[in-house]
Amino acid sequence: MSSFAPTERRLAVTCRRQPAFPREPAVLVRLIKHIYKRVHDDANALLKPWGISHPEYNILMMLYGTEDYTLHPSQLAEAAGEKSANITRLADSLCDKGLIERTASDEDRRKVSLSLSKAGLAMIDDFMPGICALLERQTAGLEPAETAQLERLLKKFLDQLERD
Amino acid sequence: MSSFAPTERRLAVTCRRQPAFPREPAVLVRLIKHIYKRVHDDANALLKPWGISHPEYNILMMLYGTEDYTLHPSQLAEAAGEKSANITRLADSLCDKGLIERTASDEDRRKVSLSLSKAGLAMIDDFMPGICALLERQTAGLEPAETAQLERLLKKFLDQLERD
DNA sequence: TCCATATATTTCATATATGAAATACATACA
DNA sequence: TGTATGTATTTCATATATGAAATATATGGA
Repeated sequence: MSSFAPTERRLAVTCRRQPAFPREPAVLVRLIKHIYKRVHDDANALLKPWGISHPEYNILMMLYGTEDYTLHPSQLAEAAGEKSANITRLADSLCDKGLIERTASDEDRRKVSLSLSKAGLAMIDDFMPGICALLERQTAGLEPAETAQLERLLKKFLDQLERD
Repeated sequence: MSSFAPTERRLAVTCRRQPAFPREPAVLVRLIKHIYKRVHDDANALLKPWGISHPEYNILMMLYGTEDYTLHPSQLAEAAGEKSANITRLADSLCDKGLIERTASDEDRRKVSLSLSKAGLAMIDDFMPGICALLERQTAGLEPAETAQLERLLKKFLDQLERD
């Protein structure tokens, strides 16, 4: 029996008490929250030996996924889904660890460029096998067709959320 | 064009650079994160006039979904996906606001019971229309069949995550 | 040029969350 | 009974995240 069963029971009680309460949307939101927390905790645990957190990992991977390994803080905020104030703090921490480098832009002097350092690149190569294994394991319960379907539906969900 | 497109491009670059990197699982995880953050922010914004946060709202709703409006901190931690230390803090805050009540259990004196107060119940009735509207709006992009499908797939995903 | 307005980033005070240790009680069983 | 072990909750130090204000630069007219 799934650990989500108690949540279902609570939603049933809530719907009985509040007939207007939309069960389906609420289920989705609660599932998303539970999944996110779990994924976040798993990643933090895996990354602990490297001395970085899941949000820090995300910053590194956003830079890694960019052709020149470089992004501005505002792009990084958008990419990683973090607030800009938080990007500053995360970038400080990653700079201190020597994993990224901060340079001033001369095309627009308001801007700062954050790029992956040699050490950052090396760290990614180092934890990558573990990350790949974790990602595979986390989705091992889904058939390829289901994964594709889930991707499609989540995108549609996100699109709607962003339609203000 | 979806705001998720840049993420897709970054994943493509990452896959080119790390052939073992499993694209599909990574897409899912990034989608989940983006959706969660958005849902969290939306809820916080909506609840601000009532002076409570999204996690506090979740605590109230877990109690509301229980027959006798009462749970122990450990059950609440499980239900709301929060660490127990955080439950103590959230419960403190909700007690201060008079929305829940803390009583000692006499069946097991290690336990504490947290129950919704009259004021907590009244607050739920008060913000409920806004919450219902928000939930409806957030999922307005999905057909009923898609919502059901998404629920099924997310449950399967969560089940796998919890299989250690 | 000067000014108004907009954008990019950081600072700072505050809010929120966590792990690990501490406390208190329960349970099992020698 | 006494003691070992396990469970429930809280405390506390620390880590993490946020909004709002501050700083610096850019841009587009008057």
